[in-house]
Amino acid sequence: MGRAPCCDKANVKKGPWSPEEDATLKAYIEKHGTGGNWIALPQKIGLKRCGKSCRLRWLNYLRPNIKHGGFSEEEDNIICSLYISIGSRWSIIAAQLPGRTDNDIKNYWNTRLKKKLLGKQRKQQQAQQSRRAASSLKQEMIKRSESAENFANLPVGFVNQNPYWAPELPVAVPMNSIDVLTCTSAPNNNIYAADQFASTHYDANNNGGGSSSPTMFQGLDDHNNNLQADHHLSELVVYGNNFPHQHQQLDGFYQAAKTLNNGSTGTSTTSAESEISWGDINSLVYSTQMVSDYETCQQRMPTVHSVFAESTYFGLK
DNA sequence: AACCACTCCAACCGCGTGATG
DNA sequence: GCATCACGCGGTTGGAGTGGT
Repeated sequence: MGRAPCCDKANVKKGPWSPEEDATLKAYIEKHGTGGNWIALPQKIGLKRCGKSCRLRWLNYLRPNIKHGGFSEEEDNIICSLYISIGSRWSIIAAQLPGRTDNDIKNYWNTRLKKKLLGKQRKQQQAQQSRRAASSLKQEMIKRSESAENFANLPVGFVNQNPYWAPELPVAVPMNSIDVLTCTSAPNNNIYAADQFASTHYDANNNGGGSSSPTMFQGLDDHNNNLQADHHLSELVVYGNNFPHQHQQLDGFYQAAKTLNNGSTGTSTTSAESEISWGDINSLVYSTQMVSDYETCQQRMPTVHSVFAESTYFGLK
């Protein structure tokens, strides 16, 4: 049996709201409130609208103090920061932006911010590929010249499974119920990408290799094969509150975000910072399962606001 | 002027969840 | 425990607006 419809669809009007309908709904709610029952409300006031439609119209358009369009740069930064932290939880993001609705922010992200960020990502990826091609031969020479002692000091898994990346140690921190993969600026300022880490530390039995927990890379094979870049963004979580010692490592990420939000914002960008791109950030991905329990997430990141505050601290402003 | 492609955003849809009986 | 209902959320759609040819 399918779900029962919320209203008699044959007798409800759909499409754009007329000024008369707006006035009727607004006047009633301002005088009486919603009465806690949106489904019954349209009948009470003689509107041939679905209760859900009334609710949406009120929340997204008629409600007092709603702001439309004209997102400021600061709001851009907040949205980007929170999206990176918690994904497409638009209602939570909207709660941090007074006067903005989740629908507005969602539209703004999908039509503008995402393109803006991904456009910059592509540019930087192209630049990065050029640099990598130019330096690959040099790296190969360096690698071959390294002594056996140097490799002996590295974790066994990296040396055995991924010699190319071995000299550039990742930081991958299992966090009990929520596993978070974070990035670090290695001593040589290279970013270790989750794609590369996952490719050598994930297997079909979900047994993460190296020191990672068993659930750490669940679903990453799907990620590698199927997901698009913007989906990668949605799956990215960065934490900070619970691991203060990671701040320096997170700084690399936030510097990247800052660079992308506004290349000219903040302090001058060093050559090392310019190495970081959304390509790297995109690939710092883990399964959505890892953050499916938002309550748990909140326990580890006590409030969303604190995440933003930390983002601000790391230079997004 | 006419056509087309693209962007933007209001509104819709279906699902998950919690409340209630 | 189960069924039903309403709410809230995120994803998607459709049409108006805009710019290019």
